[in-house]
Amino acid sequence: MPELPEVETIARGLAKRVTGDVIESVWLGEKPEPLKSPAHEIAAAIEHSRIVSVRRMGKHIVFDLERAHLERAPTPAKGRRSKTKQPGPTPKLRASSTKFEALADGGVRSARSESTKSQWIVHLGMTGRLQVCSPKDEVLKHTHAIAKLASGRELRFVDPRRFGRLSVAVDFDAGGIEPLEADADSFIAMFRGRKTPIKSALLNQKLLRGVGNIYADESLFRTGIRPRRRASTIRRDQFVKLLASVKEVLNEAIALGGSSISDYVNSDGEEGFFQLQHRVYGREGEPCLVCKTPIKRIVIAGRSSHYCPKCQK
DNA sequence: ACTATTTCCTGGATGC
DNA sequence: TGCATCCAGGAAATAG
Repeated sequence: MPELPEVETIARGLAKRVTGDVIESVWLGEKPEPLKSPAHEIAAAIEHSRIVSVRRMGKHIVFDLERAHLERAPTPAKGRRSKTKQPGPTPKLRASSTKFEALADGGVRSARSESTKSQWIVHLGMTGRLQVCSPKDEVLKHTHAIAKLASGRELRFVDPRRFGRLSVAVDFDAGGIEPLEADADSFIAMFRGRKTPIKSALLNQKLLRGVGNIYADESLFRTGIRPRRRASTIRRDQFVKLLASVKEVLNEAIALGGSSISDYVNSDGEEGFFQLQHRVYGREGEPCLVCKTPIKRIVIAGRSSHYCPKCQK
């Protein structure tokens, strides 16, 4: 399940491969789709755009786009003058998405469409994958979006469990703070007065963005704090240690290309190796690597949580 | 304003 | 072998 390190790995891989390429057209699958923005808005915002950069924000992948100059004289996609969109010679620049064509030039587009910059936001959810491949490659089951690139390749979004999300934005706000950039004061301030278990607080993307179940458990183990501890009862020095652990765990995982559990494969099709470093996650009943006490598994807010009853207080 | 619980979704694992 | 059931989990929605 892609958390911050996996998404970072994927974003870096994608950046290497598609930066500078142009999205010529996009096909978006049948409903119900994993779309957050309406399909026609997504199509309108990303088609004919150059990928300026690909980066990670929390667990989101952000494609920074800039409208590419069209070689054709009349720029049909910019039909702000509302040419009444008659059934005239519709420029077939969107061969694939017939059903959105009528809408794409309609009144839906706000004045914002003047802007040449936009962002395509992809959240992989549990099982989402972005593959860069040849049009000849078999289209996998559960493929929900295909972007045709000027280079002749395709960028596909595949997501069996449909927890992933696609949307567009102008100035995307992922919420929360980046754990790797957080300083102790802002980190501590987020948890002040919260009675929720520290585990839940770490998972709350509005507070800290990018930490998921695996890395929350691993960070708490390294800090010696039980996942059920109320955030408000944790001392300042423990928070300082916790932040250090969070950064340490995330950085180690990024260095190893992320964890690879069941569904996760990075954009190069290779697996990460951090799962070999998991000290508590998925190790219920196995001996603690420090004290040999069997690792316990409990459920907090519906999430399985692993910890060592002796090492963590 | 917070916090806790439920829901979404499919495939793989498990049990009979 | 086949079929039902459970489980994984991020985040939005809903309930308390």
